[in-house]
Amino acid sequence: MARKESITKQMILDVAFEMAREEGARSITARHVAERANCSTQPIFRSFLNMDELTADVYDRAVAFFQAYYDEFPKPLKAPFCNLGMAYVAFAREEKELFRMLFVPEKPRKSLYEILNGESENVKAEIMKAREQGCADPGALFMKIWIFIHGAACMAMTGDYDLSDDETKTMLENVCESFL
Amino acid sequence: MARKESITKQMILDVAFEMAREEGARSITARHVAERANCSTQPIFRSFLNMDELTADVYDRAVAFFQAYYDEFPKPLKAPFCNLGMAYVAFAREEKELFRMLFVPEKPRKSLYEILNGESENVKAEIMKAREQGCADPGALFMKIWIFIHGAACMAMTGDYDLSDDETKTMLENVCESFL
DNA sequence: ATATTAAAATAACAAGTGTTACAAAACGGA
DNA sequence: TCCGTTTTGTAACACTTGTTATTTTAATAT
Repeated sequence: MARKESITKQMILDVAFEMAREEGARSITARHVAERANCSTQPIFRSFLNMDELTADVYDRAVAFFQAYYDEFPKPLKAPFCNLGMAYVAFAREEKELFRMLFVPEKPRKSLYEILNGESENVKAEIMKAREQGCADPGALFMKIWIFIHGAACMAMTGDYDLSDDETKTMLENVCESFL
Repeated sequence: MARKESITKQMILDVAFEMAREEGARSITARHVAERANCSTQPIFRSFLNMDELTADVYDRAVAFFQAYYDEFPKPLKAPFCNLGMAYVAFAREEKELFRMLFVPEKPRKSLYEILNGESENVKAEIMKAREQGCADPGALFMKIWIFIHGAACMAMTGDYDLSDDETKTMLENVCESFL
């Protein structure tokens, strides 16, 4: 009957996500995406209503990417929140643009907590762990630890943080200890 | 001899700074600045080589603005770094766009430390204070406190922080205590 | 093979950007 | 008043953006 599609929605989303990852969300423009997908701008607008819709899908994909990153991150530490913290800081260091998009957005999307906790309820699991270890007020501990971790990660994103992973680990455990 | 100038470099800088303060650095465009200054784009390019130069001057002005903000901020707390922290978090809350420009920049300009310490050497003064109060390693204390404060401020900027000033004060003193 | 028909390419429009060429205006000395 | 000089305004250029109209291309049912 008709011609077969050669540029799928998936391909466009892949390209746009990779661009956001490398060059930041602002680099997602119709012509740039088209160029990297080796096509004209038409296939984009066949698959997406407009560029906002594509950008929103890239954002959702970044959320999933972070959650997968966290799930696969090694979790050797016993102190509560420290594994989460290590993963968060490493993500900020390795995926600066995605980190900015998700956690320091110019226009508010999902809250930090919402992304962080995700579907596997990571935060709740850590709070349970704290309670099991005899922490009287895990909520307060979480807040303080989390503020600390977010600070380290934001510095990592902008290049104002130069501790190694090992040093970060030591510091995190240290800080967690202090807060208990 | 010649016509008198009616739109000064100062006026343009004032307008551009106010725009950056209210709407963010990205809102500084030739036509927008001109509109808010009630003139054409010509006076801008008479006073500034190009828009980059204007933007750079706005940035410098934001640095000075922050330093004045800090200098004038009340400093009732005895614990080291806490006054600095209160001012920093309040600045992030009240001047979200300026905070972003200065402390979470997309392209690196001055380092956090450089802006923070400024000409009056605020950080050094706090480190002295810590030493006087018997802190063995003020450098380490500063780093940890500062990461914490930066985290709170970044959350305040994005709206992910909802503690009052009083609660912040209590928490900061609390955290400082923990770290000592 | 050819006709059908969706997909993709081309090309255009409108809006917004920095920047510059040129024309109009206004100030101050003669 | 009028001339010269400088400032300002107007208008344009070149470019980038999103988006859409139109043409071309190619797969497949007949």
